[in-house]
Amino acid sequence: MDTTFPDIRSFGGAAAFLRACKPRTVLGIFTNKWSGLVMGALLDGPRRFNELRRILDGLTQKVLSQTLRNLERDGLVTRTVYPTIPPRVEYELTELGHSGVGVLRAIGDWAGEHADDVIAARQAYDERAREPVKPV
Amino acid sequence: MDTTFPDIRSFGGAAAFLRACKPRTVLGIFTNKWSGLVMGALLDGPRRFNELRRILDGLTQKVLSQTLRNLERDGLVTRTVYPTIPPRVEYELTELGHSGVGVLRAIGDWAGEHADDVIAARQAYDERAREPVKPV
DNA sequence: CAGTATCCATCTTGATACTG
DNA sequence: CAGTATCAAGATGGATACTG
Repeated sequence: MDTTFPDIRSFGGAAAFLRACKPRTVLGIFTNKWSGLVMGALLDGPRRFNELRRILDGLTQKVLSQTLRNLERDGLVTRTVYPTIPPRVEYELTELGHSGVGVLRAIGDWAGEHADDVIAARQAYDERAREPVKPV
Repeated sequence: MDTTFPDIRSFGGAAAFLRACKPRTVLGIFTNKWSGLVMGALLDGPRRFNELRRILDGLTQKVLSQTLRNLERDGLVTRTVYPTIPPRVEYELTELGHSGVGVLRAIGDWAGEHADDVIAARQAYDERAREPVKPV
């Protein structure tokens, strides 16, 4: 059986693992609150800044700006400036970005399939915590 | 082509999406810093608390305790107390937990395959940012 | 052994205002 | 239009000490 998933022991502990493991440095892409949503909004093609703001209603300019800059820095999104007046900037998923969406989709699929299980488990746990200990 | 991944528009904006989308409430499992590592440490079978501490060297008791409690609450891990002296507590992945590891593996695989691309993109981006050095 | 309690550092998110 | 700057708040992570 395959038991190598995180394989922390070969790194000498979790702390060392976090430091040494290159893939781990990349995980921020998927743990970020907005990255996935922004990438999803780019699936249909290039989008302008305020276009994204409208689609993703609820993000402040700052957060959208930050998210896009991080995605650009990680090579998941390209930023193209057209030197017109007024300025026109388009964001578009790269190949790498599209492949990343695949992972996002896998996460989303699991969440969709099992959300009810998890929510039920949470309710059961919270109710157990409120009740006194049942005698055996 | 499938373009329905986050499908934010059908929710009326990202803010509403985050509130209404049940799967989204479950994503914390994968965005947590330690959950994946702890679940990985449970792949080989049940583990005791301090056993996990040794495997995951670097976690404090508090963080391990918190992580395990969250995993238990979400139904991914069971906690079994043996009323011996000294106390013996064992943690074990549930079926749901094992299926969650599958997602973690997908994330890890992508990260492993593309970490170098992302790291290279970051370096390129950071170097571009340093170029236009203007004298003060 | 298996935790809790406390206190603090940091990181992320966000509201608001301003700019080329 | 497409951003940046500033400040504040909250979540998260962690070091240390104590307990049944």
